[in-house]
Amino acid sequence: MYLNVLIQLRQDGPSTASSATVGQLTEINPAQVRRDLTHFGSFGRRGIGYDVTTLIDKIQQILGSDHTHRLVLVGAGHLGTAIASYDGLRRHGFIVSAIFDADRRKVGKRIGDVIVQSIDELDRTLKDQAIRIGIIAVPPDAAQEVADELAAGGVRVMLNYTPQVVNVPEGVQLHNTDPVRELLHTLYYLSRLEGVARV
Amino acid sequence: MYLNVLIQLRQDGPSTASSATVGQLTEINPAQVRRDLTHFGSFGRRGIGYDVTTLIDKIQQILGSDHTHRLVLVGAGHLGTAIASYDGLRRHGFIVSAIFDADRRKVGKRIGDVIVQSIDELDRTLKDQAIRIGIIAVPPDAAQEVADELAAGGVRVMLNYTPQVVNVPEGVQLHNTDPVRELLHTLYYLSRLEGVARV
DNA sequence: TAGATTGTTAATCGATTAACAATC
DNA sequence: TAGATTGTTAATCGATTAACAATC
Repeated sequence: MYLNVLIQLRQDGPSTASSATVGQLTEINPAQVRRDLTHFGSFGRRGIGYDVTTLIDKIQQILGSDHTHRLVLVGAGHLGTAIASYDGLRRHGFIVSAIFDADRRKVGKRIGDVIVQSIDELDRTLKDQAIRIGIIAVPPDAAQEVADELAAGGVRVMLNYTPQVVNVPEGVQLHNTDPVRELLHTLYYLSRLEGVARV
Repeated sequence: MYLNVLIQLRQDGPSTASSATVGQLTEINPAQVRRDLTHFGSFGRRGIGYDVTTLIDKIQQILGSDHTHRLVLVGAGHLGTAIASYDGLRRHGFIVSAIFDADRRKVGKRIGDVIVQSIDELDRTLKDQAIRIGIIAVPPDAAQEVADELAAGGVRVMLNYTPQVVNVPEGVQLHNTDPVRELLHTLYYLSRLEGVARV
């Protein structure tokens, strides 16, 4: 969130930002902003605030997005295509190294600079290249199988874009991003809004 | 999360689940599971556990996904197409009522049961139909403009799929789901993992 | 009756925030 | 010097969890 806001500020704002400014844009308490940042170091100047560019650099260092990271994408459907062609990935140093799909008709298709490969080649690719990040954008049924193959191939961090509950071995980080979960969350707020309106 | 896990349990598990079972699958402390549920009512039976089907019903009532909800989708690119054709939406009672895009070439295209309309018709559509949920899947530059139009048209809950920081009027719920944010989050864990490995 | 498991209390733990000295 | 704003302490607040009586 901070990175997003700061990149925005760099474009059109002054070169310096206070915790109050950042707090307003992120809807986070200014004291919280300062505390979050000081957890990693002392980046501001008393009486002045934070230099936007410097702070962006620092946060990128902390996150590790100051250098590039290759990843594999499994699933070349609509979602996979959206992820692969998403410009923001490259802007933050992510390189889609290879794309795999089980569907023969999708193999050979070009997405951005990458040609979709058969899922059968996933194993070998992971052995040849040391890739640590994998994105799962396959039908829910196949999610666990893909996760197993990725883990076996040395992938340490997975982003699961299916609603399927996936089990991974210890030492592997799994992050779930289910679009429906987000919508259901949304819906809960909507119910409450309308509930309030009805009363 | 609970809903996901319970739907999974309904498929292949026994008809009853304890807070320990749910806790294991969600990696949430059993006491937390019980506390979360009792916040909305008393759904379990001492000595027995929770009836899976009943609990699913209750959670769907709480979330509001026990009846259908129409939504509009703005943006018919890869991401929009992925969202619109995602089966899970319908399964949870979401109906993609209309899809809009600014790109003339996409207007008239069919995604699922819906024909993509020109963004110029968004205003009228929102006036004609009382739609409360909007999904923003457009290029970042256009996000704010779309949000403004949605808000003006009576949309109360928005899901923003762009990395753009979007401002909405009071009373409108905005949820951000930036895929890059998720990846950067992931990256932080990866840096830490590798940092530990290096030491 | 014995074992299992909930709902809930009480204790713990951690996160948030107000406040302020330090300092630009 | 006066105003602004950080970094950090101390106080507050809320979330998590252990423990257990209630009860199936």
